[in-house]
Amino acid sequence: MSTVGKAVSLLELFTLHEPEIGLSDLARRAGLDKATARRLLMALAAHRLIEQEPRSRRYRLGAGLSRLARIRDAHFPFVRLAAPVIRELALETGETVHLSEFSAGALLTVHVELSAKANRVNVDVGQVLPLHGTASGIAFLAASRLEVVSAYLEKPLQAFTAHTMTGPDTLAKAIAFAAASGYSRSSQGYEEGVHSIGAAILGADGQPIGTLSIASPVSRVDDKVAAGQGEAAVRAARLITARLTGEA
Amino acid sequence: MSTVGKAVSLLELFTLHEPEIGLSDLARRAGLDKATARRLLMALAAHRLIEQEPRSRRYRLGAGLSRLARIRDAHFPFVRLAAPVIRELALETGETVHLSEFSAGALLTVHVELSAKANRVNVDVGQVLPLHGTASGIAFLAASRLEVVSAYLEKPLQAFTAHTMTGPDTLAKAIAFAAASGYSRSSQGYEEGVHSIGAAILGADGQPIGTLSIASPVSRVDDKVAAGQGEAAVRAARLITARLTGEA
DNA sequence: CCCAGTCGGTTCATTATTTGAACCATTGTT
DNA sequence: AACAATGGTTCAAATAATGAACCGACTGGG
Repeated sequence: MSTVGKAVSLLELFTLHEPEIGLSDLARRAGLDKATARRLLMALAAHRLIEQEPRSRRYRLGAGLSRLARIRDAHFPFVRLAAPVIRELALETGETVHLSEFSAGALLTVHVELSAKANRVNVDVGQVLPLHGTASGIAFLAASRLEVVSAYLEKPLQAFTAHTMTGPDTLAKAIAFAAASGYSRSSQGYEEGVHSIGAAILGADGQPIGTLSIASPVSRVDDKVAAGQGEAAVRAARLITARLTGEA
Repeated sequence: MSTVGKAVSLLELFTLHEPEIGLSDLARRAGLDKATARRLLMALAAHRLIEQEPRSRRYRLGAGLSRLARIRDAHFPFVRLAAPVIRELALETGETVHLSEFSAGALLTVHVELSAKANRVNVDVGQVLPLHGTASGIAFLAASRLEVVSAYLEKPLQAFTAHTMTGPDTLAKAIAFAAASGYSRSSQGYEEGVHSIGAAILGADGQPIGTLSIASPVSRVDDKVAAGQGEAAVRAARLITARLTGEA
């Protein structure tokens, strides 16, 4: 791997649940020598992509990342443009709706509008969703180029619940449904008791860049409700796509 | 410079005003060979820190940055905690108030609450402020360790207006005032017609991490008003510092 | 109170990666 | 059609990255 790749992989060790990590730990997990890890960290710190807490001497992500992300978000306002549509969809359906952006082989939850109901699905911003096993993921795959899909399906797929689809055939069927109807449906594939409808959001080049998803308690959804949510999801996703590509 | 440093310096070429840049241009500005620049860009793209627009083949900052920034912001919620205080201060003073975070030798504007008045100072999020010549910068220097200050003052300082303080003595005096009173004052040092009061926000280690600043048209400020704004700024900055360090 | 096992950090001879001039193929411009 | 950009590629030469061994400091047992 390139030196740069190693440095970035250090950054990627930090998560929402573990935002500060010590040197030895970082080196171990990245599979690097301590000396190497430290040199890379110092290079990153010089540009404020990494900061070191002076007391504990542990490392954390730096302000430079916030700065760069702000520049990107100003130019590519995915969340900013999509948020109002997501909110509207949440009000219309009365269910929790969340927005995800594709990044590094998975979907990253970047915005959530919670249902007003007491019995609702809770989703956290920052949560990473696999492409299989979630409605969002299936919708994303259905909008992706065939080679991307087959590359993804070749790897062994983790089962998250007893309902997770892991077989290539089952998944191919779900993807075909999503490609035909514009939306995907997943019942308890990622979390027990959660039903989801997903739809893909496309970039200017027609490739999918993210998804939106309506998440309800399974008890509240039958086929008819799902079909209604599906149509609403497709409409919202198309609206966001249009706004992103400057067509509205 | 390390390879990693070169890669990050490529990222730093993107700005709010120029969010997409071509390969040759990037290489030229970073002082790198085209082949080198491309290899670095590819390494960054593999981790989604860079994306390439398929049509124009130009490069832009990638979604991975948004993801990392979100992780950081969740753990180190500078803007999230400070924003309500900034808003309160803007309402109290009736002037534009902005929040800056220190990054890479300068202050980066990360949040703005505009004055409700018709004649007001407008500030853009993302704007980079020098440490000399702005009230924020002086307040930051006054809270910094002596060695940091002298290192900064050694370099030649750019004058932005006829009023910009560039002499070491003048600056030392302004810094001394800020250190004693807790707030700094600058009249038209960065932009004509703008009067600013600044105060530093400290991290858990006592070192300054950012500033807030009250910006008014010069016509609306005399010594008495400035003193009042100064007190309010210090109070707000201390409140943010306390919240950041978990003391409230 | 000492020892073993951490930790963060440093050194320097060895090694592997990065580098860049020259080279295409394409795409506008004049 | 000639020209001057662009993005992208190649491979021997040069440079930067590497990691085992080493500090000193700290921590938690026994």
